[in-house]
Amino acid sequence: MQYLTGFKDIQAVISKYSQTKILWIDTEIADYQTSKPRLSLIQVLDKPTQMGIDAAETERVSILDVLEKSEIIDEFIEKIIFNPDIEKVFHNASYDLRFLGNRQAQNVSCTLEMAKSIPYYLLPVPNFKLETLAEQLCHLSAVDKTQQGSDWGIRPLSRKQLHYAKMDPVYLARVHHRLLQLKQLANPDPVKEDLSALMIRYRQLEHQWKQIDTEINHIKNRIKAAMAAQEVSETAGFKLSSSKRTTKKAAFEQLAKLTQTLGIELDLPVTLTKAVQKQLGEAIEQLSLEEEVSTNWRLSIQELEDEDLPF
DNA sequence: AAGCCCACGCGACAAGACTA
DNA sequence: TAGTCTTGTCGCGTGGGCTT
Repeated sequence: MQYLTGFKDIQAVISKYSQTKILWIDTEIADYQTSKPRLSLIQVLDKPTQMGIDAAETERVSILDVLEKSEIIDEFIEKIIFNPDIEKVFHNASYDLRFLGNRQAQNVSCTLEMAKSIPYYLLPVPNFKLETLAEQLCHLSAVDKTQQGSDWGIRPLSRKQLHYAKMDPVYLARVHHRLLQLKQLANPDPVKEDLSALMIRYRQLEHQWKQIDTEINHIKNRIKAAMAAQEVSETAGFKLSSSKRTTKKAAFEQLAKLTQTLGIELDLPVTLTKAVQKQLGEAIEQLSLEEEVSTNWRLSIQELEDEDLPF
């Protein structure tokens, strides 16, 4: 790890990184709970090794101390964040980007978004914190998050803080690597799919799924009814709440007249249902219609006879 | 605490398939 | 032909997760 505080050193490293294809980046923010949060550190990792958290990998991390160095931050944003040729990987990118150029950022990947897009059965984790993904997806143990909320505005930073700061991009890169694998698994080419294998798998799951699905809905409804009947609104993670909504409706003719007399512009499309179309008849030609054709593919699945069950 | 983003539940609809 | 079933969509509000 190199911990850089000097302008020249940081500039040199920025210019080095501006030549790479992909960077794994994390930040630490001071005074995050106030209205004036300050960017404290930018941690950057390039080209991590594939296997193991070895010294070589963690030593690659650069920690850029940018507290109160807005010119340097701007330079980082200009040369790295706005550069579309460099892929920048963050966990929860929208948070870090608030301090790094916001929406103007180019070529950004977010491991949080990636993780959320993968179906639960492929990534069965209780949440998508970086810590959890590092531990459960990459089997890294002893992920220490105790420094996360520490004071990043003080100097000098403690050894613990710097250690924490350098580990995050390492975890990030490992998580990112595994997520790319899962993403491939989750997005097979439809042309190359093994249809019969898929259908067998479907039949295998169908039976179990029906049992579980019906039971879970049944239990939900019973809990709902029981909580209502016993006047329990909250218990052990179950909360019963009700909400009201009012929908207002008016006769179309009345609405049309009213808006005309009041001169209110109501420019909204009205769906002409089959019934309305029929009532209009030929007169429909007088309207300038906006037609939308969509094709929906429907999968209908026949019940299997008992003897055909593949299990 | 702040800000962003998304999943979820829900009601209301639409419309094709099916059925008597 | 009318009614039912199934599937899908939409908007809206809520609630929760993620980062420091």
